[in-house]
Amino acid sequence: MHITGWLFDLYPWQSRLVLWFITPEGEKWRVEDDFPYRIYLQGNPARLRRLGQAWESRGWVRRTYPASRLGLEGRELPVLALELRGYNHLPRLRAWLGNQKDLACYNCDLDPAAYYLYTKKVWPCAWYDLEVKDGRLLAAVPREEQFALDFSLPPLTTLSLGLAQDPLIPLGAGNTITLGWEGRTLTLEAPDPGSLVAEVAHRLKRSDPDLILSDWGDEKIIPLLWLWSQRHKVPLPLDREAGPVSREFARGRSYFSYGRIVYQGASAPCYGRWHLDRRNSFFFREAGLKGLIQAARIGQLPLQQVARASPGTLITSMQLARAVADGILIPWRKGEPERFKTAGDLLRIDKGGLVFMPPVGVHFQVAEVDFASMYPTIMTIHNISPETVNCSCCAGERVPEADYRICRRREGLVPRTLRPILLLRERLKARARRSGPEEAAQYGARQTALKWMLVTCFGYLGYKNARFGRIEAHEAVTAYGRDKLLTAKEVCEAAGFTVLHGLTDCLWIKKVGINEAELEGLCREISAATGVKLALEGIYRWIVFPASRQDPKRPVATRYFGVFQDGALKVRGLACRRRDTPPFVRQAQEALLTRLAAAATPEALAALQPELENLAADFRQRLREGRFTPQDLVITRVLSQPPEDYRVDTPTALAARQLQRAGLHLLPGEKVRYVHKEAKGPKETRIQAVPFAATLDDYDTGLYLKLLNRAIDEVLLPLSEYKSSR
DNA sequence: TGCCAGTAAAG
DNA sequence: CTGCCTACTGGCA
Repeated sequence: MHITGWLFDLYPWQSRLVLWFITPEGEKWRVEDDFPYRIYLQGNPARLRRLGQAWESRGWVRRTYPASRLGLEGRELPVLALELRGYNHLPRLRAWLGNQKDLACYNCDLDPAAYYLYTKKVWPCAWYDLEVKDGRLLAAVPREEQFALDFSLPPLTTLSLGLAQDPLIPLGAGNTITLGWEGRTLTLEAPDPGSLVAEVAHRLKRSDPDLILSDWGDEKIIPLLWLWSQRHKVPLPLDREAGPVSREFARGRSYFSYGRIVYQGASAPCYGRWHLDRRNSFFFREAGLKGLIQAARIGQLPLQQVARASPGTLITSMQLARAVADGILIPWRKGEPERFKTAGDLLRIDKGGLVFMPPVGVHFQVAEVDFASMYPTIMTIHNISPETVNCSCCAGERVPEADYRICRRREGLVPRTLRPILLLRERLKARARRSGPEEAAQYGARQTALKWMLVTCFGYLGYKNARFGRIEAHEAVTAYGRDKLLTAKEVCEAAGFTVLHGLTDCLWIKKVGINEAELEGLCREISAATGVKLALEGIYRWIVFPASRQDPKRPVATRYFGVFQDGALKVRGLACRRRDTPPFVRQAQEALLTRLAAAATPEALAALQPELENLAADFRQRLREGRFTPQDLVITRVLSQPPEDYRVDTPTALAARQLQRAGLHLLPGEKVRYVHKEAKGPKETRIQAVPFAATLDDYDTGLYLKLLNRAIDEVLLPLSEYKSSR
């Protein structure tokens, strides 16, 4: 039977893969496909033969055969292929293989669903011509391009799921569930856990939604509902899969990424249905459902996995897909943590992006020009990949200021992976510019999803334990980057511009009579000279580079604010950009900046001063009169370590311990929210953690005044100094 | 005053 | 998919 279907969900089920398709009319199809998981081993032939026989006799594999596959460097390797019987043996086999020496293992730690997608060269969230017989998938032929600029969705029905109160208040102990469908919302008021489950179950059965879109579903709602459903024997139809589904709920994990700790909550996916928790999804937060779908298509991972994945997982998945499609063996990444870098390593490696320090103060006639996707473009045009650095096949291209060569003969895995992403992102950005606001937002969300994958790809090159990482490749990229920014600076100066500031891939340049036409020409010239597209970000009416607070004569690299000719503000590094700034301080600073954006000339800027002072005074007044609510005063910080490890009683540590005493155990990377109270007693009494801060008699006016003044000064001080210097 | 622990930004 | 660098603050010796 032939049908047209959109690949919605897939997962391993016993010894087969289950795929769910949705037709244009909204019909759901569940089909199974036979997919033997194939691993490859390399080693002594006699030993491999014995091993194959042993595994066959134990019933772990259904077939073994000698084969020849490519290594990452492009050489043919003789290997033994083993086709596993089902997926349940995988953890045991991995444990066994982990103990073997003199045995190279390939393709043994892939996710079965992802491995299926890579091998069959198909991807989720796309339309296929299907041939189906007796519930089995015989063929799936894509009806579209994987990297298509436009894609369509089948009709999807949604049920929203949330909490009525703060997520730290447990369900059944002061908190309850909200449901939303077809524009209606309902707050459940069940008398006991069993009836609460029954009410959710009733709605699920009635709506049979394709998508459960939740807030806090992954860690707070689904695990508890599932537990209650089992305990009180009330069925909860979370899945479309008819068989018995086993669920295990653990806590999430904390891990480091780019020098900061991140918490990823545990996941509660459904089978044959999507459950997306927007509070536990990086991609949803950054790029919405459209971005998630875009990421699932090119990352070739089931959408529910993408929702909980980091950009690193996505870019790695793309590299794995590329490798499988190209017939390249995938080395096993065993979980050894990276060794700490020695001091010598640090000296050698830690030359990142180039920085030119700006002159402190207010500036006019300034433009900003940015290299587009600089590092990923460098990797692509200079063919930088772990296996192309210091290759043995050719003399290669010399890397500037570094003693490395890059292969000229074979294109690396990383450039092959990045090229189509870069191309699609450019096309999405161009299309967004030519679309109306609604469409532009959709294209924008999709290009944002790609941006994060590109950024992370560079980061991963520098991580020794990344599957396709190599520190020399990372250094080569930054070396080319510095070279290109330097070239850009020289071309600007030759054209009579003064370079005020430079930061990795951006330059702020100044010239009397600055104009767009000349800048466009300049950008074209630099793009041609460097091979990376340099684009005009905009001409500023004015821009401020504030002084360091520690030394008022010294500039800082990463703080500035200004207004473009079209009136748009650009603010970086100020209090309002920090996540630990209380909302009322953010509002105050943003109000000042918004007012400033109106000033087009140096005279107008100076004239605004009194009005801004009044605005600031008004906020101070409101604070002193106690007119802000606890929500306005909440400070949000990320827990950097387990609460008991803090050596200093910072507000973060105190708040976390307060929560701990209430039975709420936070892990590193999770957010802590608190308010400073007006209290004279011991430290612990001076802060109040959310959600226990809803009612508050008094707050620490002095402390908040200090924060407010700091944010006001950040904006007003540079201006008053400018005014007095005129 | 200097030092340490802790926290966060921009690219 | 497991530790950029730099600026800054608050507390303590």
